[in-house]
Amino acid sequence: MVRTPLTPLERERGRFLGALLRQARGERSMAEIAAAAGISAETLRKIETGRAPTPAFFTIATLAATLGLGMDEIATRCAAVTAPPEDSAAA
Amino acid sequence: MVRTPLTPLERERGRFLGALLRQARGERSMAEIAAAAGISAETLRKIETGRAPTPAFFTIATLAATLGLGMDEIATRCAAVTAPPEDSAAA
DNA sequence: CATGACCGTGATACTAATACCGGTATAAGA
DNA sequence: TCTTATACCGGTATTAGTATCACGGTCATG
Repeated sequence: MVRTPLTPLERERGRFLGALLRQARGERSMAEIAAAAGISAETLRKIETGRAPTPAFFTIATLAATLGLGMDEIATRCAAVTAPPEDSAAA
Repeated sequence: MVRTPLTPLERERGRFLGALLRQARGERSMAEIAAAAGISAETLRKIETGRAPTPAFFTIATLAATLGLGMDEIATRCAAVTAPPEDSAAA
């Protein structure tokens, strides 16, 4: 295997990331945000719906800047999705 | 055109990002950091040398966590590479 | 010199991100 | 109803990230 296919957990993390971005977008349209971030609306839609679960670093960076989100917060919250279920997963 | 090829500026930004990560790695070996971050040493090398100019968001996230770097700082410093030359760059 | 560890590069394989197209569904407005 | 705007979806095209293999160079050690 030369390139590990995305695991279900990674896809779930991608959906979580998308939900995060969608929430931050709020009422604004996809086209507006995509244009401001310099990406296509289709790409933004794929990221938001989790169909592009591992987008490029700079794509998220420019989106975060447009949406007013912090990269560290995004990374932390998404890391929680793949975090080992120590004992407080559900709670 | 279906997928915009990376511009020279984007590649330069990738090299800058790589230099940033390499500096943060310091004395530690590539293999050590790559293993800790859960990626292959070759991939880390490509990122550090700028041969993978737009790595995945989560790849950088896990690397930043391993190296003790802040995502916002990385994004900000890399954005400066592609930032519009306000007044003193081009000439 | 031989060996091993680390780094670098090239080639190769395969999956995924990005972008565009056409179609569809829904809601708002004329 | 018709039109418009927005968003979702499938397909397609192309580039790029990720991983492995192979080879070469450097340095330290024997």
